[in-house]
Amino acid sequence: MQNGLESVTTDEIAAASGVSTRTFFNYYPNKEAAAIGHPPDFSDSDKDALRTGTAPLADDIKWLLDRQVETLAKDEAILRMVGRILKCNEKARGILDGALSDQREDLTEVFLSRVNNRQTAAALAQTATSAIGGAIFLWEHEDNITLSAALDRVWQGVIDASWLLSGTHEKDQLY
Amino acid sequence: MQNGLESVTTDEIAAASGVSTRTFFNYYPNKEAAAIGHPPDFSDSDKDALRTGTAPLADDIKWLLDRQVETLAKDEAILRMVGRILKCNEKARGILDGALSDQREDLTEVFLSRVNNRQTAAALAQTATSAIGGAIFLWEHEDNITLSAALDRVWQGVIDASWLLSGTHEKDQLY
DNA sequence: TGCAACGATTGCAGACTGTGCAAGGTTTTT
DNA sequence: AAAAACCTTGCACAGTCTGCAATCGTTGCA
Repeated sequence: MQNGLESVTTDEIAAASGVSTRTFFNYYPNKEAAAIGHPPDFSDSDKDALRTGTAPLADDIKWLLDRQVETLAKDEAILRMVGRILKCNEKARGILDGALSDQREDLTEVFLSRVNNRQTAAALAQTATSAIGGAIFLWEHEDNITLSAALDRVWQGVIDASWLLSGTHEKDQLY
Repeated sequence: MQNGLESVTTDEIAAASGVSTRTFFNYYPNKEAAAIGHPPDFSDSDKDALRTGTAPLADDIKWLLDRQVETLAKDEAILRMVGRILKCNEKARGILDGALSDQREDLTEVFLSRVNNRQTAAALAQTATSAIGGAIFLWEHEDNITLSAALDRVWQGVIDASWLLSGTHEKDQLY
């Protein structure tokens, strides 16, 4: 069972759900979308908090990510299953990618309340959303690490990278 | 013709290519992969240049991206077509996403020659690859802008975002 | 109560993607 | 020339997903 999804037919899924195959496709556009579901959106209140926050931007973003990861951590089993599906199902990856793109656009608009340049906001949104993906990846591949701890590690990498890219102090390069 | 790919069958593609449908699937794993092809890898020499570069990291990365975008710009027609396919074909998106993930991992190893922390390298690779995606997006949506100019705009956003995230000077936040 | 409208569910036929297998043909090697 | 390797093809088949039309239960209203 390399995939787990390819080894199950829609007929079987529908039967197990107690509906006809035709009805299954009335509910879900396709098998993969049904399997991975929709990733949780950033909550409106969290986005508002980010919009109106006054702490340094990095701290407010980290807080948003912590909240999001907290939500994700509630369903570790699902997260792990979805991860396994994504690893070997290209269509599923594309569907998720589309959903995450929407979230990133959404987040870009939020950031526009904090910075006045759209490209900057887009870069921040990209960094933020991919940090979550990176945390999940690390959590999946490292033993005995919580999702939250994984995010901390990833985020520190993001901050260090920003430090290097903003290039304010070449001295760090020296060792 | 909303998609252009869904309105064409593999039978037609194979026939137009002068081979049987069965042979078509010997060459390509599926229709979408055949349509979008494999994105150009970073060239080995460019990666070497990045590994051994001595300029500030941001400058070396920008140079790599410029080179890559230069390559992409050679086939603007293809780029535009692929973009149209990706917009409405989830499976194609997933396939490309997989290929880009591989490139990102590849780039992460390269960055490990410049920074000693894997998470930092991963964040840099993520930033770099997504800047290319962002540039293509901007180029597709803005009239009268070259790919190279789009990258410049996107990259400036990345640098500004890094500036904000590294948080070395809260003064900028003040206005 | 009767009936009409509505949405949800279903079966069925069919188009399409992709794979396994075996047959046939061509090229290369010995 | 014989053998080996390789490429192409046809065929059968499993599986996904859609369009269409029929059915059924519920609700609202006369």
